[in-house]
Amino acid sequence: MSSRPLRADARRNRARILAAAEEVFSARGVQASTEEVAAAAGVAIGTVFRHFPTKQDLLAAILKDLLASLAEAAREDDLFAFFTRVVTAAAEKKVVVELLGVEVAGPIQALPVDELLARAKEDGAVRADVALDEVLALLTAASQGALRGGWSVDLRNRTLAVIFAGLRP
Amino acid sequence: MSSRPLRADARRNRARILAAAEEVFSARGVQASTEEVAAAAGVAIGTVFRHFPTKQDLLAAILKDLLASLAEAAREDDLFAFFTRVVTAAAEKKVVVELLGVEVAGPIQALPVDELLARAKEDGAVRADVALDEVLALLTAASQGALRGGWSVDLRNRTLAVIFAGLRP
Amino acid sequence: MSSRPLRADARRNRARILAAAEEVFSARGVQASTEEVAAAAGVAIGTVFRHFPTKQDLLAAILKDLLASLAEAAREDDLFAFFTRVVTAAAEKKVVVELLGVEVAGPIQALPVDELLARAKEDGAVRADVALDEVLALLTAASQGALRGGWSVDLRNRTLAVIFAGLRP
Amino acid sequence: MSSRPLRADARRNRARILAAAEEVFSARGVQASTEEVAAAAGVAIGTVFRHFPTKQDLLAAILKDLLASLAEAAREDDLFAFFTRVVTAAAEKKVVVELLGVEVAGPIQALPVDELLARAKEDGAVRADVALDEVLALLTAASQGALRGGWSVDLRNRTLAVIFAGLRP
DNA sequence: AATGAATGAGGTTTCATTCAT
DNA sequence: AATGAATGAAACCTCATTCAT
Repeated sequence: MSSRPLRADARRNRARILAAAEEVFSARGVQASTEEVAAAAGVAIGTVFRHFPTKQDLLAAILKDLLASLAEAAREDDLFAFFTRVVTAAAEKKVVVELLGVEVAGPIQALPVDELLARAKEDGAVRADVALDEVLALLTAASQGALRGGWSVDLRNRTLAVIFAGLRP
Repeated sequence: MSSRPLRADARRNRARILAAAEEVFSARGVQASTEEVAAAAGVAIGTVFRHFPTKQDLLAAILKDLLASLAEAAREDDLFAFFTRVVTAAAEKKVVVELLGVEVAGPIQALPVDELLARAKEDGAVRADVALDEVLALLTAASQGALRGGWSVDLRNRTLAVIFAGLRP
Repeated sequence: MSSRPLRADARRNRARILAAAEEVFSARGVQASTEEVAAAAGVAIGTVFRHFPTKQDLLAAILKDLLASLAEAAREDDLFAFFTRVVTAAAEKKVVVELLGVEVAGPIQALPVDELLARAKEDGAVRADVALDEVLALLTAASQGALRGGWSVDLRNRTLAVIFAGLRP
Repeated sequence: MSSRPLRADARRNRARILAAAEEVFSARGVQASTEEVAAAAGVAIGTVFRHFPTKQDLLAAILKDLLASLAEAAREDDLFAFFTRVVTAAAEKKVVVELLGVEVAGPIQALPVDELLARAKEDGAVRADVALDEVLALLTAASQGALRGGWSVDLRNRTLAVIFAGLRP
């Protein structure tokens, strides 16, 4: 409701909490406790809940942040580069993956994959009959797989190479 | 130490618990409570813990069971059919996916994918330079994706088609 | 659901918890913490919640108990004696009153006031045009008042005397 | 120490907070949060605590206000009319009742019931041997009962009629 | 071997109150 | 004087695990 800009110290704390939460949840999974996040952020537990009334809210905010930074990066990527970037990020941050899963396909739609796909088709890098949802599905799958499977860099590259080969004309 | 053979009723209980656990965890995810499993099995909670000293142990046993039945099925499958079968099973059973992730790459090794891959290469269905770990990685990824992304049957088929295309010569 | 009789130790604990809860809530009001009740009963907090899944449930059980013992007593009372007894009990036990309030008139219906009223009318002790709900209302009011107002024994007697005078032919 | 007169805006705020608090606590009971009161008053939480250092203080101020307005009304009432007025107000405003209880008999003394009682005796409307504390006790009781018991208007009238009958010569 | 009651650490959330801005 | 962010002590409740019966 409040659309008034946050006070400086509040904004600072919000950012610290978000950063701490990303770190904690990335390292230990979403089942890490909110208390732990508060400790990592150096604030009291109540402060976390003032900013994010629910653990859900906190998780959603993190995801939004991460997707935004990925979307930002997408501007200079082609589809395959972007794909690799997302999967790499996923492998490093448990949260991304866990949240992409939880929110079921919704949030990843926020990424500008459609444009990248269109461009890739124009450039002849991807078959014309490949649909957007397939690409998103592959992206989700590879992201999940990279984290859960604990892929090495080498394995990740080879695995993505297979997927990319499957997308090419 | 003593691996004395179980009493008949104990063996029966073990099986009932395992079946109930598979059902419960598949339907509601690994965070379902052990008590719920006990109720579904029609035994008391203590009995569950006598057979599986830890929730972890119970989950591991389920996974082992499920993988065994998949391996059994593999005998009559070719690589692609098997791949599809695993992904389908994963999408239907939360546990499989959640556990494939947790146990990080270990359990899936139990599947006889190497033989299927070798045969597929002989038949010219898969490129010679595709390594086993790539296939397992793709299998994990697709399984995770199918559940977390909530793929429809149609989407699953199209997504797998891309992966298979990437594997072909 | 379980209609199986409780194990002996469980029944013992249930009774201890109930007794402790009555004492604690009577002394400190319903806002006393469940943890405090557990401590007073000499059990762990989990035990309280096993028997009474919700604080509400615990409070309801207490009320039921108290009303039952009052109803038991009613057998040998006439209406005015019973009235006095209830008000006296209320003044001594915060819970009764607080709960009579919360559950809004419902539970008090459980008391066999109708029979006492009928008998009182027959005996000519109460006017024929007095309705049951008025008597219950007066009973509730006097109970609440006795507790909240901290009536002395003398004041209680005089106050009830006025009410009884109002009920007489 | 300094009882320096309040600044104009401060006096205005005090009044707004009091009005908001009355509304909020009357509607939702004393367990409504102070923050809610602040929001209803359109001030920040800190302002509430500057004017009323404690939630207790705020509640006391409300009660004082309400009793004052009831006392004001008493000028034109006879005892029975006043009695009815108080009970009606109590039934509509959770606070009154909740606070009459908490402050145990104290605040209600602020009402000019003694004069009304004296006049009623002179007029022969009330027995000469009825004492002030009995009337206050009945008033408290009926007020508590009306709210906690959820009396309808009809029931309230009949119940008060019994009490009044008990007071008459 | 089975039962199921008991344990108790830990999780999320609320809210009166304080204090820097 | 006002603001509103921060505090932190509870509160209620869950659940894996233990252990007396």
